Amino acid sequence: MENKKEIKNIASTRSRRIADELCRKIVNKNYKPGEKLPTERELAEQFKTTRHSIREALKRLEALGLVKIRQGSGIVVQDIDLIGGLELFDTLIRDEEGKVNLPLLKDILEFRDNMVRQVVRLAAERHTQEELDELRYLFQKRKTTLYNPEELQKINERFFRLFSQATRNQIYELLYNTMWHAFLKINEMVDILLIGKQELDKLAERILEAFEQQDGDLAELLITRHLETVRKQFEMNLKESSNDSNSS
Amino acid sequence: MENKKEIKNIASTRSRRIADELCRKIVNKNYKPGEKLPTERELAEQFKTTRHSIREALKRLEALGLVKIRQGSGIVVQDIDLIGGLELFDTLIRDEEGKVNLPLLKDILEFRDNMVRQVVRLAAERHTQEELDELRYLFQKRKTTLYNPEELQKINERFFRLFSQATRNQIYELLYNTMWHAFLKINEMVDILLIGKQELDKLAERILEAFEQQDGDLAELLITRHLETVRKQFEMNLKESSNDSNSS
DNA sequence: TATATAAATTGGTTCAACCAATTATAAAAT
DNA sequence: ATTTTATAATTGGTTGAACCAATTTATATA
Repeated sequence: MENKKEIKNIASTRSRRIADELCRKIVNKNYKPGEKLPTERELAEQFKTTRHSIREALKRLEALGLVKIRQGSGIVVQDIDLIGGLELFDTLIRDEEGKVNLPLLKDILEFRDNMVRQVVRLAAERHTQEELDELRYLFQKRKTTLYNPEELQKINERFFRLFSQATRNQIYELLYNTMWHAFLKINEMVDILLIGKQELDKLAERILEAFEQQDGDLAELLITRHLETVRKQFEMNLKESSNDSNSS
Repeated sequence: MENKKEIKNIASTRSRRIADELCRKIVNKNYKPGEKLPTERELAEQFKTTRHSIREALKRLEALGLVKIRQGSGIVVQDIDLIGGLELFDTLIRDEEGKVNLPLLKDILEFRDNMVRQVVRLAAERHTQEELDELRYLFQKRKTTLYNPEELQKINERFFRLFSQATRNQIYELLYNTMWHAFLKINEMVDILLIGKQELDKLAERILEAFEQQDGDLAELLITRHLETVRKQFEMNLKESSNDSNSS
């Protein structure tokens, strides 16, 4: 396995770099919840820049919910445990050196599995005819597309979008998109999207049947089996790769 | 019902307002994915302000993943269907006039229900003794705390945190926090956190039993019942309040 | 036609003030 | 002595102009 991908960590602009650094400090509790950040003027001095760059960085943090800024009062660090949402995923999934956060990865997979089950159930019950047709087409394409990572990734993405769309629930769409994004990020470090291809191909017919009959429970059951095999395979892969990079 | 809460829509600062407006335009596809936004200088003219305010607004959008900014090139709108995540909830839940987005609200409740079921199941299986004790204490406190909204809201929040914490899964914690945040926002417009109090109080004993036996399936079943009654009540409340404010 | 160069465009940064909300302080009233 | 009120200091918000740096576009050259 010679596929350790490159890591672009060159946060290009000043405000990006500053936001990144402050973000880490907040996540790592160097700045604690409830505390105030130094004033903009002080931060500008610390980072040897102007208030504007600081301010732009702070706007980023505010958009993420990490701080609250009030004129005249100051910049208050929010409690990430209380307020932090999934948008911090990008920051948390890797440490400063770019290494994968394995416990978090495991959590993600558990969450993913549960989420996929629900999405598939809802999709099976609510899909349109057009979506079913596309699903059938995609399963077919999957079978014929043997181990071509690029192509499989594209197909996977269409699966993701198709299922989430078929739930007829905007929240699942948004969340599923977030997850897909997360997976791409993870996939830069560990190959995750290509696992369990064969099993899914075998299940395809039966899943399609479940969709045709709009039998959500059956669809959920089928996909659950697939997810179990995927998880097992993935955990095995992890053990292998952890043997490689165990040089702390 | 004299409890129509005040709506603070006075996004206090200029960059906040601008970011809000641009965000809506992107979400509503007034600016389409792949398109470029006007240049900072043009936006500054349109909004009758300086580049600085525009820039601060753009940093917010970039932090949310709505746009990508590249020096010399411009500001490219990202495909929200692909990239947009739950962090857009705050923007989507209300329209420009501050009215609730009812279809989205319904989606949220469906999502919430499924999420709660999973969280309760996991929590029942993985909680610590201390968490069980606090849960028991909280149920007790809930019963004795009659209709005191403020107090009940605090208790509800502790329930939220307790359950999410007991899942032993950081993703559920993060997501649950996001959802709690969302609920508070919704609760500013529609009372949602106080619904179904009695039913839950009745179920308390049995839920605690399920937790004691670490029976996730039973806990999920019990909470599912509760959620159903809550949803029914909530939908009735909605019909009432929609009769009030039907004067467009 | 292809390539190299120059110019225009566009976001990034800096400087220097000043405005407005909040907080801290001091004075005045009770 | 406590509360209230007025004042000053602090802190984020905004403005304007100028310049830097990456990118794109237009132009000249081979």
